[in-house]
Amino acid sequence: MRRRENLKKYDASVIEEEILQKWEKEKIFSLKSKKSDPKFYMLEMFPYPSGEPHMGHARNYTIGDVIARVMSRKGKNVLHPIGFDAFGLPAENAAIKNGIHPKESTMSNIEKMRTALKRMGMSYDFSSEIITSEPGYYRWTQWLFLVLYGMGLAEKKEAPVNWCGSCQTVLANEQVISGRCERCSSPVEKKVLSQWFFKITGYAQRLLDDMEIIKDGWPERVLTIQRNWIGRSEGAVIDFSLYGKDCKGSDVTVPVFTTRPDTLFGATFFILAPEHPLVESIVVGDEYIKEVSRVKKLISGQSETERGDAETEKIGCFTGRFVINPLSGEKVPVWIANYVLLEYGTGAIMAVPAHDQRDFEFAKKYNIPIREVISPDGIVHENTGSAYTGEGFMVNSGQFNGLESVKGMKEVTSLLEKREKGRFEVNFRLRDWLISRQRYWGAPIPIVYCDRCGTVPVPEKDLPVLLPYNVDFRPTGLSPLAYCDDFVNTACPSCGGPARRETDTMDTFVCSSWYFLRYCSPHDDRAAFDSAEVDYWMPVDQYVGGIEHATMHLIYSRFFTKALFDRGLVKFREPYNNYFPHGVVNLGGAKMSKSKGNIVNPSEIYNKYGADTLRLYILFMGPADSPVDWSDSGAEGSYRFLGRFWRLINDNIGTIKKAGYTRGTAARLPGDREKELMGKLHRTIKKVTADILERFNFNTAISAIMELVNLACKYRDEVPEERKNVAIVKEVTIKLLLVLSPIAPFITEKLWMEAGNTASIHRVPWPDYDPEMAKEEFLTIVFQVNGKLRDRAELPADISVEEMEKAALASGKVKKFTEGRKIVKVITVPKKLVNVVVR
RNA sequence: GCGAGAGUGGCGGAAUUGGCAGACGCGCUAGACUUAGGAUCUAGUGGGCUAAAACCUGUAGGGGUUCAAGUCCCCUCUCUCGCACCA
Repeated sequence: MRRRENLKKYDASVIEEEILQKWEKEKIFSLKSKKSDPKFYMLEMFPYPSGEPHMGHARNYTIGDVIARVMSRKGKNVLHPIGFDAFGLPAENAAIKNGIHPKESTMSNIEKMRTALKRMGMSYDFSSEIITSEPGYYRWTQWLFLVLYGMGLAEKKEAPVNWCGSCQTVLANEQVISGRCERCSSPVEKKVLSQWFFKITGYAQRLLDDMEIIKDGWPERVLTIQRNWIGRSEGAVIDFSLYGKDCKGSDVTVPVFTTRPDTLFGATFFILAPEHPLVESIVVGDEYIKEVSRVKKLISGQSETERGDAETEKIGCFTGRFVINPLSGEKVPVWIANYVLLEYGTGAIMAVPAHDQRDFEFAKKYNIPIREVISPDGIVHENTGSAYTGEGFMVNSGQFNGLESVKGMKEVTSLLEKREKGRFEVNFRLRDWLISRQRYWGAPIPIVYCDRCGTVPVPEKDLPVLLPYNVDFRPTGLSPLAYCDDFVNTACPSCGGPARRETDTMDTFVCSSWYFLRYCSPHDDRAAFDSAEVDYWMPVDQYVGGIEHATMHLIYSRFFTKALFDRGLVKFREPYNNYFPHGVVNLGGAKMSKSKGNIVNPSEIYNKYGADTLRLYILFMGPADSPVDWSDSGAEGSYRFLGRFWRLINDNIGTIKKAGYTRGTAARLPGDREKELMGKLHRTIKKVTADILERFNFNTAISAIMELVNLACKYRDEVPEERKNVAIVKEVTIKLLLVLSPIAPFITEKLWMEAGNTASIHRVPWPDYDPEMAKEEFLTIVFQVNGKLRDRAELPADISVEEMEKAALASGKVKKFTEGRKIVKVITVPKKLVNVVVR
């Protein structure tokens, strides 16, 4: 065995500390080069500063960092910024609990996070950091609110909204996960409140259409999630008019949305959502008033979750009133039912029990007639056990009888249109984005209410509307700002009279809907962003972050970008050309969580093994887009690899240095071992480059590097020192350092210095591979008989098909299986195999 | 229920275009060095049958296409994710 009495042990913490200081001194965190270089905007979703970064952050930021570093080394001018999504509930909740002001805790958390990110070797330009809770940032968030307000895209309206009783605030639809609060998991209730909304629904179609622009750079599954969320459905709105002269609203029409206008003749009843405003006014007679209010109470007693569950029993009652079917003229009874939702469509439906399972169940329960109007075979059937929801031929439908249902949809709607009783319509599931929050730690909505002038936007020159510092921020259901007289009372910007400020703050997703623009000119105090800079850098070339934001941040920021495009403020319609969703990091098969106590923090790992080990292992664990399970012994394996790498490079440096003054060794002609090593080196460079930049397969890139290290170790150990080809040892050593440097920036920098370099390795261009060198001289060719592997041979890579065949047929092992049988044919795949088919 | 994706050794995973299944790593076994080893190095490691070789078998299960299937097609099962009484 070799002796290494002079070799320093791989001591990650000493090395990394030294290198950090060197970087700090040389200020080389930023990857920006010059504007004439092609730009590359590498962005990772910025973190909420919760304290120490967690493993998910480490994974997210390591992936981004590696891509950014490789791109920079490939000659790109790289913008790789970091900042903090610093407004939000946790800081405020913590403040309520322990009395520390959200600003203090946020700032101290940011400090911790910044330090940790640096410690992990992230190549951020820390001088352009942004913090969304700083007035210098939220001033422009408020400005953008006013831009949207000016475009008519911000609107205060009364609507049933999601209320989280635990967080004491309203939530956007996207923040309700199966009836529960996205943040605290407590059940969400419905409340009717007047709140600020951004009219994202007006952009629903464009959010769908513009997927065309990004479809090559986004995973299909993310677009699918967004498509489902937007939930476009085509159909018709049909007006039913209320029947009855004894009521003042006899000319009232009630529109319904349906995707199946072809089933109109099968509408045997009609349902209003219990909360539908019409319910109050149409119900007459003590008997009905009593019954309806009893059922309404019953339904409102059901929680959102319960009512939203398809398993929940359908309940409802007859209102005593009727509507008129606009085509058949039939009198149709009006019911209320828990399964009809006020928020979707028009809050009313025509119920077609024969062709809708829900209506079917309801009709069965309450003995409402079921009438078949679509028949798969055109023949009228009696009593089916369930609703038929497929296509077919129209029956029981007057003049439409015999028509195919698909055509019927169009023809029925056209007729309705002609009679002004309906029209084609597209409906979306997407709701407007509720941005008001009744909480303190957010950007104040820059609006003033004046008795004389009404709702008045705060003039641009008066921004920012500062968040007051001294506030009692205990949640009461009203914004804490409402109790802050100095804040609330103001002068109307329009008439100068007394006025009150809006006291709600903005959803933090507003802050993160434009931060990618701010990064382009982070210190600009004259504008939200500098157009020239934005024109240069945007759109983001590669975005990395968790897929859990598919229907939130990723939709909101797409919407924002489109609004700004319409306003002429930006020249692009989509903010992120490419998006890569990384997978989560679990522990013991479950999500890491404080409450379960199954947490491994990045700091534990970098304190014990160093940041290089953390980075290497987190990438090596598995494909970057799938969930992975943390394993301590796996991390140790990565540490061992770095130790082996350390010894190899040190030994090689020794070999190179020694050869420097014992002339002659360098000129040795390459033999088989050298050719093998060089071939492997160049194939490795090729694979690592493609795996990182094209496939995001960091795990296979690393395994390729490991293979090369294994081979280089063999060369070191098995070839006597005096017979080594030093030129080749040198090339392998340098390029190994280069390909590992984006992944393990510390150890490679240290070894680079040991090898006698003074400039940072992170400024050295990415190595190209030589296609000639990467070629294999010999290939293992597989010989099969009837598709079964029987033999293999090392054959020259350029061997002809005929010679391959000849070699295969000459193989003893092949002969053994072909003997006495008839060779039907021989299939030869160049560079791969020969398959002899016998009978 | 609808939509999307996945299922490969003891474990994480690899196999990029249908062409050597299990790269790389963890774990394990044996050995070397050693006062010691939880450092390092060497060898082995899907299962079966073996002294060994040879051979057979093997990618959730079943069927199919093909000279050839982890990969393509059909059915079944399981898991993950998204949406979910959306009219």
